[in-house]
Amino acid sequence: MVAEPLEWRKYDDAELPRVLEAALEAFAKHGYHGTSIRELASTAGLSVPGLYHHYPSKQDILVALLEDVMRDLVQRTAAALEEAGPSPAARFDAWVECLLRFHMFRTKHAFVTSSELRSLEGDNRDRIVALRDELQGMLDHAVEDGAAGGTFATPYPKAASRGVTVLCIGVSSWYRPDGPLSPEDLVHRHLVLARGVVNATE
Amino acid sequence: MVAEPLEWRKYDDAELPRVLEAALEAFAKHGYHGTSIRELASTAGLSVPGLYHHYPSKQDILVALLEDVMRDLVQRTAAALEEAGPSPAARFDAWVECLLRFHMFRTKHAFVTSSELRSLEGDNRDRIVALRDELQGMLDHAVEDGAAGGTFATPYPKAASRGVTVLCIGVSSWYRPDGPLSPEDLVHRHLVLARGVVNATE
Amino acid sequence: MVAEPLEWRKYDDAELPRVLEAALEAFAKHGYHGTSIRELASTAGLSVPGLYHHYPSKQDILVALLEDVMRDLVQRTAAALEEAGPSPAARFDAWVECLLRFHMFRTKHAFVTSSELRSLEGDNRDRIVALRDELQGMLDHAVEDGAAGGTFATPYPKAASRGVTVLCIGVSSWYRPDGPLSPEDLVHRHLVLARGVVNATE
Amino acid sequence: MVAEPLEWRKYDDAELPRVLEAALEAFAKHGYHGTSIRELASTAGLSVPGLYHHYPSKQDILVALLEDVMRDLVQRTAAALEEAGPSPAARFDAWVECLLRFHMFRTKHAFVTSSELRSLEGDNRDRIVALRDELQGMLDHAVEDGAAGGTFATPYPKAASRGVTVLCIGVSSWYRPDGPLSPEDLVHRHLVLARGVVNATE
DNA sequence: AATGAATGAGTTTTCATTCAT
DNA sequence: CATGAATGAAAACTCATTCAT
Repeated sequence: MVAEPLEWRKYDDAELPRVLEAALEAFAKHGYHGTSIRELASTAGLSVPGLYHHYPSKQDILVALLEDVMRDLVQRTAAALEEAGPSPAARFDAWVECLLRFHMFRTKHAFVTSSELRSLEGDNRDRIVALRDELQGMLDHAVEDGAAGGTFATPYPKAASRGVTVLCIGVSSWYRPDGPLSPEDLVHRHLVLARGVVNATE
Repeated sequence: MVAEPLEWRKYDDAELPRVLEAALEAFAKHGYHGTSIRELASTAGLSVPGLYHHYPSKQDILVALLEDVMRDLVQRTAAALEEAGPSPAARFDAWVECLLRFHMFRTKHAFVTSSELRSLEGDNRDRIVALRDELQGMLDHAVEDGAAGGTFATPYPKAASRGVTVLCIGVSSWYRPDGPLSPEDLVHRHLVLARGVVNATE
Repeated sequence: MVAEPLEWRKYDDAELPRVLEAALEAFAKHGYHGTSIRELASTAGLSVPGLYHHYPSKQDILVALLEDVMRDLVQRTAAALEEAGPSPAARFDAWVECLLRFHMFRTKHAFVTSSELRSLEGDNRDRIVALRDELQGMLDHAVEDGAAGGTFATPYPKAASRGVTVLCIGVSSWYRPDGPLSPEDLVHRHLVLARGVVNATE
Repeated sequence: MVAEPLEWRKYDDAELPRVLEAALEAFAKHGYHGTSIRELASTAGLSVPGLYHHYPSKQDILVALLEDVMRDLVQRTAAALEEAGPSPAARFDAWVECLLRFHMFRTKHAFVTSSELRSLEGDNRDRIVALRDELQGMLDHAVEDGAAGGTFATPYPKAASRGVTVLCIGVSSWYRPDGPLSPEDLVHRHLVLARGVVNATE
């Protein structure tokens, strides 16, 4: 019996529990510290103690949200790389497309995950950062392999890798699903730009 | 009498009034809503009423900070473009270098300016966003002109322009002054990457 | 058919229903107001609604506990006096020994009963206080009778009676079953002290 | 220059700061956990944040109160013993009279100090208990010395010493300043009873 | 009796802000 | 400018209690 491969390109509407969905909305709009537990509860359609029945503290809500989001992204990326096979170029494209789509269809998730890292207390922060670094490592490997093997022309694989990441992340700051570009076009164009980054020479 | 041209490459240590410097530090670490006026006052070495002597409210401190930062960046960029002259390629390079340096030497300023936009009340937000858009417009023009005139090969000038911006902004998320790369090297490498973005074709 | 005489010297381990035993423990440690119904339930090995199945409210648990404790003490004292017969000296000794043993083996019961009187609402308090006064009255009579009849030398029977009571109560503040003195020794010593109180003259 | 000797017999009306006076009243009536900070503030004639301006937490109010009370009692007792000189009998009488007066004129202080020990968190409790033990130690020494030197007849100096203490403490449970006995009479009578305790033999 | 979900009213504490000195 | 005292409003969180299953 074979495990179902994850459909990493598919984004449905609500994949988050009600409370986390409310937290996502609120944290994106006003930030963690700018959001009150009352606001959270009423957005989730609960009373305040009702909310505390599900999560023991505001901080735990933030942790659950960020962990959910990061786990989803890591799993999608792993599936994309799996599908891509061993070639650095294919892996590069898969990684970029995966992160692009995530930042197109999970704009708020991505924003909150990066903007509220600082609001994590204790070692919660470290766990989330480790997941982020793991993700970045996947791209780094592909770029370094590709640069070493001649697939990519860049003389600065490390800087290029980071540049590609921020390129993908950046779309979340302006992409709107009702914009003029279709998702497929947008992915295509940014793949071109990203390949430009890892192939740029002096 | 001629106006002194602004030295847009030069970044001194403290160009901000004491209170705003404290606000910068605190807002970067805990966010606007996560920072109390008492914390602000004590970081600034003032008493609470002393702080209110300088600014009428917490919100006004945020506004003053973001305006200061944005005005500085706009002026530097204007100076850089002035110095670059009319050629799209030179203007592109100047803009990129200017934004890069800003995000290297004013990391916290940049981070707070973008992360706390949402904490601005009333029309304060609009004023700051307008400045940001004005800045982006300067690059858009250069890229569009360069694309139209054949200087840049990109078929997607708008997307490329945005990509270049996030490329510059992105360095602030990892650049450290004590890192292995000299500022000059880092600027150089990212200019290469940025040119890769506006020259990428299918 | 004759009623079984109560063995007023015998103290078994658990004579309280599970919930009251838990309440005793918790009220002794944190007080009535410092104890939550959740804590009570979990100490009793019940769910919260399970606890409410047994008692209609937190206040009712306190009432049931204090009534149980006071009823037990009154019955033991009555049995002791019964056994002692009519002589004031014997009645005095019986009363003292009975209250002493109670405060040695029911330390927590005694402490909670006096410390949480104030937490009783409505006329619950009056009922418990009446029982306490009834108890004190039994000793008062013995001392007054003994003083009048020359058995006790004290010129201040009322004050002496009260003094004897607090002497007995006082052992609960430091007696530990694993201490160096056997219960019998301790009873003996305090009987000596108590007799000292009712025989002291100027 | 000679230090003013403390008038350990003199009890004025209000020797406590306003907030602690309010806390005393409230803790005596409803206990620490049964008293809300709102109640405390309004009894003290302050707003809630006004109260927090003076004390950083509810717990700190309790600590300040108990420390104030215990320090006062320890100082009075030390002064009484000082005045009494070296004779065990005189020291015994002084100690007893001092503790008696304290429990007559500081009834609530004494009650709260013993009933709310359990509400002290961390090592606050230990500090207060140490003061209490220090006090008890002063009497223990006098009784042991007196028993060794033949001043007191008791064969159980330790138990007697404890008995005397609870005798003094006990008056606080029923003494009322408007009662039938004058303070001087009451002190006199209880000195007689206390001497009875340390002179009782089999 | 347990479980799980829920709640109005309360808790302690902190907030931004003010004002007299 | 600092100090110290003050406050209405709101923060996060907990309370005793209920009810459907």
